[in-house]
Amino acid sequence: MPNEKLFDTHAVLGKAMELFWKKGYHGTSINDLVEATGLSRSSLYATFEDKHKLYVAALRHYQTWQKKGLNDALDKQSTARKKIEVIFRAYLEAILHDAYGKGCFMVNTATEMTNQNKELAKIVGSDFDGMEALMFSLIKQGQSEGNISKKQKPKTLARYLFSCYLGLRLTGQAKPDRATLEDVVKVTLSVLD
Amino acid sequence: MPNEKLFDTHAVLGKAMELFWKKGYHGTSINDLVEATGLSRSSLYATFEDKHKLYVAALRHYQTWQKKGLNDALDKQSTARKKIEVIFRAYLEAILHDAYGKGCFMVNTATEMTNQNKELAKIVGSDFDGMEALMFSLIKQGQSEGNISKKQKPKTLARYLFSCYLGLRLTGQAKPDRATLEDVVKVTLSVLD
DNA sequence: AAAATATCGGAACAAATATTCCAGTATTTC
DNA sequence: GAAATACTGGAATATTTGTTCCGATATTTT
Repeated sequence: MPNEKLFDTHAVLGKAMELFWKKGYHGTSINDLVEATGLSRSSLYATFEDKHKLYVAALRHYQTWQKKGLNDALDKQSTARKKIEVIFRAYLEAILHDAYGKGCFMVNTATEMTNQNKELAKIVGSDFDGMEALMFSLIKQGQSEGNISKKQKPKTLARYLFSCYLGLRLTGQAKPDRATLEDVVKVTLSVLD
Repeated sequence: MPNEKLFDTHAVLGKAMELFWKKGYHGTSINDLVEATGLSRSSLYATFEDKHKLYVAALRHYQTWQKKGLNDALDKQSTARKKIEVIFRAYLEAILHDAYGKGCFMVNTATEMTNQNKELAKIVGSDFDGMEALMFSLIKQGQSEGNISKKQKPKTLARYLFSCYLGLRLTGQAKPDRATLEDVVKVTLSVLD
């Protein structure tokens, strides 16, 4: 057998993710990617085929990475109510540690690409649907556990919470200020009482 | 005096706005702009200097246009509470009539450009601040009119409402579905009770 | 040790990019 | 009606874009 891969595909994908995340699809050139990853053009193309496929791979990388982080955090919580709170609190902390104001890669993709590219629209759509579905099941569970008000239907609350979640992501990019974000989360969750 | 301008600057700005709004800064080429506006390259550059300045002009055009539309709608309302409701309802309707899924030009600029370009960050920031300030004053007024709960401080509520407003804009782009958006607005505003 | 082979790096390419330039045009003022 | 003038259109330019190609590299198997 010939040469093994001399680079770590996983790490390269991480670098590409970071760049696309920070500068967007059209704002990132192959040259940027070559510089950031340390790979040559040909290696990038041999591994990922073209720019669009690399973007998709980077976005998927982001998705699984985020999902894993979230699940780890949720597993530590006992009640559904607490899990919902952690979803918001975890993102709040993430925002405040985002040095470059990159925001959320999924949201960035949604605003830049989804009205132009169906494949990306599908990925973003299913990610968003998955998040709303998670909230739906947590709300149902919380309502039967007695920690969440039954004034609204679970579906209604899930749609609301998810929309607020997206709002938090944008607010965090526009105004990464703890006091502001804490206020937002506090009032958002007060609906569950 | 020589030739008068043969084109309507205002209309050209409208076309440019539409394009940047739909395809973003990096996704829109000068060629696209030439085609859409019907002007030639040189006329575009003579009038707007360069792509970046044209984008800024288009964004400002959007801002004043939106502001005017909103103010007209608000003037028809008697109470502050109703004005707040109209802010949300008007945007809900706007989303459902947005054929191209363009979303909100300010939000798009926020996610694509603000972490790369300070001038645009300033424009978006002041627009967002203005919106939050409007909500703040409406909330204060509503609380003294007795239509809005005094459980939360006006500042807190304003931050919350504005974040929800951004969330609605994103949700609307990702899922332009009336039932979903109605649910979101309903629960969002229930906090005011 | 040598052949085999998949990967690598950088040069090369065509297309698209933002921007500039200049000759022509049309209207206003004298 | 003629000169002046500001604007217009399209060709031209230099740069950057995404992508391809090929000789060189390095390691595994024989």
